Amino acid sequence: MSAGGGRVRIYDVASRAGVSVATASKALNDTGRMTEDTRQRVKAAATELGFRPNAMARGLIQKRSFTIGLLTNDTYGRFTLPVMAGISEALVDQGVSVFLCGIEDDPALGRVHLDAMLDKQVDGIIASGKRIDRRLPVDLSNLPVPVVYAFTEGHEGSVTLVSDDFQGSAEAVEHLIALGCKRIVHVTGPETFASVKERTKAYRAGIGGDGVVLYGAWSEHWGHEAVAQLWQQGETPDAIFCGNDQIARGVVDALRERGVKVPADVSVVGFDNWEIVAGQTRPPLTSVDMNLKALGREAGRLVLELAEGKPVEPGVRKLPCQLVIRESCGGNAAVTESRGGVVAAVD
Amino acid sequence: MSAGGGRVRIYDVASRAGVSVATASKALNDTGRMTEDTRQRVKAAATELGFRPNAMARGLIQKRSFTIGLLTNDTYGRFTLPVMAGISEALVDQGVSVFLCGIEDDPALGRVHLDAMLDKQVDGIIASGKRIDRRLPVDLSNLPVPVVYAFTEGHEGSVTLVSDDFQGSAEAVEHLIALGCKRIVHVTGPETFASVKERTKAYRAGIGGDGVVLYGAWSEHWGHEAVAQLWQQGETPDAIFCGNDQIARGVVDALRERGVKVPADVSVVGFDNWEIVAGQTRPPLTSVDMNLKALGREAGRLVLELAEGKPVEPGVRKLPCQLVIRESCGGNAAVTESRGGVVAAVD
DNA sequence: CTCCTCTGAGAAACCGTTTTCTCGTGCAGA
DNA sequence: TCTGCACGAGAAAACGGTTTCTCAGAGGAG
Repeated sequence: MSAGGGRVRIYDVASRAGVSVATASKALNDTGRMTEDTRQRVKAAATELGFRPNAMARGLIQKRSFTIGLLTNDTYGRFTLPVMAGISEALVDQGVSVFLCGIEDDPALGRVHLDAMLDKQVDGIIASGKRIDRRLPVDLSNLPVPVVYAFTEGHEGSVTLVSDDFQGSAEAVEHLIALGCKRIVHVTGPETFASVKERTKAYRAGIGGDGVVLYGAWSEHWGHEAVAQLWQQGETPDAIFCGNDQIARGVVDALRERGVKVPADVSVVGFDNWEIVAGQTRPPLTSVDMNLKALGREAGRLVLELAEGKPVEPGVRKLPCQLVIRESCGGNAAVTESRGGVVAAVD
Repeated sequence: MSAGGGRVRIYDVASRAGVSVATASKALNDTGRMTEDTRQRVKAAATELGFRPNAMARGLIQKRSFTIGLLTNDTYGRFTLPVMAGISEALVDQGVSVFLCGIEDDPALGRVHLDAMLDKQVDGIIASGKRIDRRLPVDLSNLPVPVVYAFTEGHEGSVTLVSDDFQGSAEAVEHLIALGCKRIVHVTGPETFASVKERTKAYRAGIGGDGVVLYGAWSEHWGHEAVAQLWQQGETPDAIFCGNDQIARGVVDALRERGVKVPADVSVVGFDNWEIVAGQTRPPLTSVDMNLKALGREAGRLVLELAEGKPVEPGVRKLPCQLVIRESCGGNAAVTESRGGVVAAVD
């Protein structure tokens, strides 16, 4: 059936149903006044013909394109992809499609993409990045369409969504404490990152003291090195809370190479729950998931509300993280599906 | 300047330049006949006002949306992201934007996204996937717009782009042979994958015999296991060509744990050149890059040509892979930047 | 029986461009 | 001087829908 695709116009539907275009339009959109019989006749004709309204024509008059733009500088996609998936999920059944624009860190490229999207009359823009305390290299503060920031820093008075690093880290540390760990250290990324500061703060609050915090790169290599430092100084923790999964993987590998058993001797927690890293580590990593997909869903929902003129309170919203239990902490980690792991009980 | 964004219409430009809309349109598009002076006056007015034409109005009449859709089931984005980057790169300066639609493996979801894109009058569609010998769960064979397949199986008579697994694998094996390796084995993924068959064929052609081929999962775990099998059977190769980087990483880790030196005792080559795996392995992996970004660029270029009505010869096109040298093979691998590595001289 | 209101449906304007026609003018050729 | 043509520019028709307006007729109230 309906093999044609986009060829049939509302005019065809109208004439088949024996009504005017005006009536046809109203019938299909469930607006206007007419006999229920007429409405059904039009709808039937539309289905038979496989009619699909031309979104450009409709958008032109309605001043809505049912399109939003996602601007990101996270070329790698590690953060953007889950966000994108969430956005798409939230919008697809509203008939909204998403333009994905990867602008490295190039202001000119950003401008080009932005202009292209504005020309296409996007209903809104979601800005996303790879770092919560950095802005995209393009100014989005005086646009004719609403903007929502997801996982990147927004402008004054904007709507911004980030994950709650403090809460996520707190849960991780609490989990370790609940398992009986007494000497927990924190191996994390560069001190300049806001997320590093936030996670460190939660770590300190959790253990109720200064603890031991080692700053370094976001790499497996640094994980190795940190373990070397710790064992060299004779400080042997019984748990290591890591700033991300790559560091955690380096830590776990280094421990194994030293003959230290994970989780028997030392428990390890990662951050990001990046399946490809957390899942492939031996043993698989317990890790904090930032729920980026949920964050994307929320961003999609919000930008749509703004586009529809509904009021949305500006400000930064922190969305909760979730601890995903695998095997690197021992304790009650009974089950371990290869994907996703087990979500920690919240209470 | 031009703070408004999308508000100023061609009508405003025309009246400021003291001409009719018709003339304004022709002036801006460098069509029609008029004094050079008039043309410049209109252009000047447009710049001053920051005029940007409404793409919907333009598209409505021109029957072009300057928009294409990317349909993929590669949720993870490992393959799709580089392809996407290439497409975007090829199209952005033509003013074309890209809809990204992630349809898991859900036919219904695929249909919804596809319809949404067609409604929006996309000029063409690029289908992409995570496997070269599988189709997307949605039929794209009788669409009113051109379709190009990139890294996924296309329909009869379609334009399809894939990477040249044979050539890439051949280069890898040649590289090992050139380094003096005599006993090369191949540890790869499930035999059912077309790419596995192709890479195996190239491996056998390269060593001029049946060789040793171990099939398994695409995982680090399988890399470990394969090494265990090889060393248990007393067969100790001096080189291992792996079906992907994850397997290679498992292999390298397993070798290290056995005290076998890489690359001194055994050379290892991966496939995919997935930075996050290949770069973090110790030592960093020499690996075959499928040039997915170039593949994306080509896909973008082709779909645009088709959209413009230019003839494009149907069929499967294989794009060359590239061997990226890092440290896991020794030999002439002198330099090793952390990112990208060194491209093998093609000779 | 008349007047008013309410209902169903169509005519026409509109969205912001592009494109095709049409038309007046000036200049060259006869 | 008259004809024709090229040229510059504007009027108007598209594109494919939505929305506002208008209107004829039915039915109820007085």
